[in-house]
Amino acid sequence: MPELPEVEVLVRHLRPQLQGQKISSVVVHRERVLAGTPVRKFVQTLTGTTFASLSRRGKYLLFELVAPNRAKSFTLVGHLGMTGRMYLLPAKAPLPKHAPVVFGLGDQKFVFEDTRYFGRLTLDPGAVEKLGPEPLDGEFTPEIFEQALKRSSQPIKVKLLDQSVVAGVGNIYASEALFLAGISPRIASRKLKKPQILLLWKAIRQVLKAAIRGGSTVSLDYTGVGERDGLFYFGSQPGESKTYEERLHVYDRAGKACPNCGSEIKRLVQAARSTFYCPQCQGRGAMSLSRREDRKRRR
DNA sequence: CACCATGTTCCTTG
DNA sequence: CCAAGGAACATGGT
Repeated sequence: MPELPEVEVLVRHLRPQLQGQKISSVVVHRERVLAGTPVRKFVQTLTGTTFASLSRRGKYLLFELVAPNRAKSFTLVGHLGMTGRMYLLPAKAPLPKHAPVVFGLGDQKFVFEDTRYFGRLTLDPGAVEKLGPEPLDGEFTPEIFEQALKRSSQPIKVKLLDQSVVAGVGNIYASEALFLAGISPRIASRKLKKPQILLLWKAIRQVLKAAIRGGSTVSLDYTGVGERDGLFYFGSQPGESKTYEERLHVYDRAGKACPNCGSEIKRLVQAARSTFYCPQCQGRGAMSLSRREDRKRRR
């Protein structure tokens, strides 16, 4: 369940559950997810420590742990990959089929489930250090964004997936942000003019915030027991009305009508990933976002 | 069997 | 050294 909004909602959900919990045991079922940390070191370092706090950086979860003597604290870095989930279960509950790492917490256990094993739990902070600015923080300014785009010939959609440009945008929200900004996913990053960069900068933040808002209001099943799987961005549940802002407008909607102009949403492949867009709203001569907003207000 | 999937890293090429 | 493109990783759904 992996882009910035989903990770943010998960972090908020887990924080109160983990705070103060002591790790009594560590079981690693798939060494690969430790990303280079040797199993022995991982188990030795974590056993007996206590969860002090939990935060997020881009799509990464940062677990702050303190040693038994409270002398030193350190960070356990988590990433959900494509299919990762994290949740608590009763100690005696059966484990899911793919659970690369499980922490015993007394009468409960903290499970890292990941069918595809693309996720990570590691003591290596390397990946986090390479991340670009946090999109919802002050460090991500239009000027910084412009600097990051100005020398690249890559299509803007591909550039938005580059975590050193801005941390946390993934395949879904890259398409969504470009749609909201009325910008073609194919345009070379360096070709974007200042006004467009500002529109895109705003759109990224707006799309991520709306998704966090939407995700926070949906009742999620993080335990993995029910049918709900925590993928809150896919459609709304029966009886749950989402605002226009909180729905996906183009992602996975190829062949359907653009919610803005009614023309057909298209899919294209860039850097081996699907991109969804409205050729009308995001083509040459497309009406700008501000123009669309003006129109909406008049109705 | 084919193709698709919310992500990142490594290798090659220029 | 850097930028960019593509394969690899691994499992499951349609």
